[in-house]
Amino acid sequence: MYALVDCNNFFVSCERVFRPQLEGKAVVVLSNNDGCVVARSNESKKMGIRMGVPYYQISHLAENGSLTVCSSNYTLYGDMSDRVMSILANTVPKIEIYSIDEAFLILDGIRETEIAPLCRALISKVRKWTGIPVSIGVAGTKTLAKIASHFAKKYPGYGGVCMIDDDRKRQKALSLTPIGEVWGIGRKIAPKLMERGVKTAWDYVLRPEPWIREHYMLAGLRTWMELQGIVCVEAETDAARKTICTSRSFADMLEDEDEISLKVADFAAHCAKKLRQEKSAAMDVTTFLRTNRFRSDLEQYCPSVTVRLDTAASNTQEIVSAALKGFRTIFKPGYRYKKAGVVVGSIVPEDTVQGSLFGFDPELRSKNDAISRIMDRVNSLTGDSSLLRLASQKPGHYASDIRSEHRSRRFSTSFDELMEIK
DNA sequence: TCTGGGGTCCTAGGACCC
DNA sequence: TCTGGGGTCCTAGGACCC
Repeated sequence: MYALVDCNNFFVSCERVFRPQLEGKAVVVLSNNDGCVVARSNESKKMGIRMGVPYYQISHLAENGSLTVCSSNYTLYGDMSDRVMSILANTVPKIEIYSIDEAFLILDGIRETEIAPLCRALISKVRKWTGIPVSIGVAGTKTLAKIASHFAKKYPGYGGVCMIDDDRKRQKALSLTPIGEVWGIGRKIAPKLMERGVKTAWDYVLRPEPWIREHYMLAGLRTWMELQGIVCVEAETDAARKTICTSRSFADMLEDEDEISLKVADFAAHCAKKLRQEKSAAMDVTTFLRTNRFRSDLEQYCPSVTVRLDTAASNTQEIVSAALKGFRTIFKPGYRYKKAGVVVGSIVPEDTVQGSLFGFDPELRSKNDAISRIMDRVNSLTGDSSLLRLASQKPGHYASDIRSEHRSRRFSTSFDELMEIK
């Protein structure tokens, strides 16, 4: 059996831990730049606020006092997530962390009669130790466990735990689940299924296999089998990530090449730092630019370019230099840019990096690597992640000028800020 | 006026090889 | 005028997830 542990309204719940007065109130958390809604409390869901709506469309609710708004504070959410996950990991033999607010528990070797009590105990432990409310769905496949967790969340009668452990419950749950809510059936496919008369997960299961195969291919077939209780979504491996991306929208549109290049350099430096943290190195450095896709009155330009390194690298100098080289080839004056980013790809473990035959200077490489290591150490000791940086990077952090007018404090990761709670 | 960020996997089609 | 067959690898784009 699998259990999906899902934090309820996670970002909102994190904010509430440190501002209990928000309990029972309509709250939303906004994306970077206070752009759009990325998390909602139950109360704000009931007000009809949809996921992803731009903030300016609901700002009147904040102004008239019926809605509390928080800017996102990913340092806080990441730290709270770590705390929740470590409780889970210390309670059952095996977990797979699926996202910042979800984890699967692999319940192999646990007797079925023990599962429900174990889940209930887990819910109260997480609540007590972190303040975060969670729901748990249990079933024979991950796709069914996801569905079970929706029920656990939606109906208080379950006390936070819903199990789909026999065929009757499975049929009932699937009949009550709109097809678009099934894990793996997304925005594009769901309307097509509806057109073909598949309204619920149960309708989908009843279609014959060749029909599924013909219309929805491999992914659709996997979901179809998982819904019948046949495990197809295999165990997560701890394989290293394949790409690392750092990108931001700008609070205002930018036109100046030098100004944007400072941002690109900083995005690249951040990618390089993440590579080093994961003890890996990348061969490809992709730089991309975007104009404002919502401004149909402005000319659009969304270029990207990949610079392939001779030898996989993780030092800041080489990654930044490649990103800027790419940037110079795609930047065109006259456009108003709204977003830029850097993606590093073709990632390999740092100890398997092979020097190329030509144009590779091992001495220069080891100097560059040493300088990056020193930057990491000094920056982490001082707590200022951009104290030591390349001249091509922006003074201050790249995120420093994003709009964030409702930000909570770093209560869980900064001692000084914690001490300010009275 | 104002619209997020970071990932994975799959497929089709082209390049290339013999 | 008439121009094969089969395989692999890579990449871009689209779909999905949170």
